[in-house]
Amino acid sequence: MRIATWNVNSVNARLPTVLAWLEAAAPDVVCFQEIKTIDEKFPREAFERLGYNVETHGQKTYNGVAILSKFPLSDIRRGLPGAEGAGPDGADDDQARYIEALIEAPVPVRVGAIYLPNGNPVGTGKFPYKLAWFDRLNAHARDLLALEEPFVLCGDYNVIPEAVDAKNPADWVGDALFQPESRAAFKALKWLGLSEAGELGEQPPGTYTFWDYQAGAWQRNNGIRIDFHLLSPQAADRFRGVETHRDARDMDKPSDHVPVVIELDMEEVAAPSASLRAA
DNA sequence: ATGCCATGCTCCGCATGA
Repeated sequence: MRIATWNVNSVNARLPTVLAWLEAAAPDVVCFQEIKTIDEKFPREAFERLGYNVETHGQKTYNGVAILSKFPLSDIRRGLPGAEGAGPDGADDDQARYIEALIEAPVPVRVGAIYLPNGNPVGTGKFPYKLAWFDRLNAHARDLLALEEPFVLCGDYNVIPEAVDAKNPADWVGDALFQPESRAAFKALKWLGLSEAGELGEQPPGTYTFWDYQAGAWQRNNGIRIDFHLLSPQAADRFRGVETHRDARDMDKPSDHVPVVIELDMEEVAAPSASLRAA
């Protein structure tokens, strides 16, 4: 089973680009972030024609996430627990940044699509909102881990975990994506017992997933790695590989992010993982 | 220190992004 994550930066502005990639890559499951539309204006028929079931959690203008799957979807959750009073202004959090579904494959896999708050500028309410959202995500991940099932939390985490994840790390000092608090929260999430696909797959340094539209960032390969799959132990046992689709940044009307795809072995009884075989 | 680009809406300027 191949599971993709992609921040598309407006699904309607990007539809031909997104469909072209989907037809070529043909993942079984796709998590979109920044669809930038309400559910009623999500182009679901275009994806259904490609054989996908579609669940969305949209919002006008900003944010918005979706899960597409060639297998049936059930047990849909829209939004993280704990929205009460958790908005950036102290009101309830109504930003559409999380959707979760159970993928009803022969071996079921739960998948969560994440669009973590950017948090800039540091020094405004946006940064504590980011950290509070991270705390809610980590609490939810702890609850999911207690189920002892295969699950994958993937998406745009808006965190540069290590200096190696940026071409020019000095440019990001002071940015919310590279703040010690942001990096510590991401590390704390992993320390709950999740595995990051780029580490399982030993992706080479310089594998980035975002390049700014401005200042020739793509042409200079001035990128950052901020889109991740985090796997529960039961999913990590089935991990077979990860691919970053860098070529998508060269398509017509590209998103500023590229898709990242993992492959899981979905045999009813998983074989030992590659790392265990090597040991 | 700022704009560099791109999106959607209030729509010809603004907010947001990373």
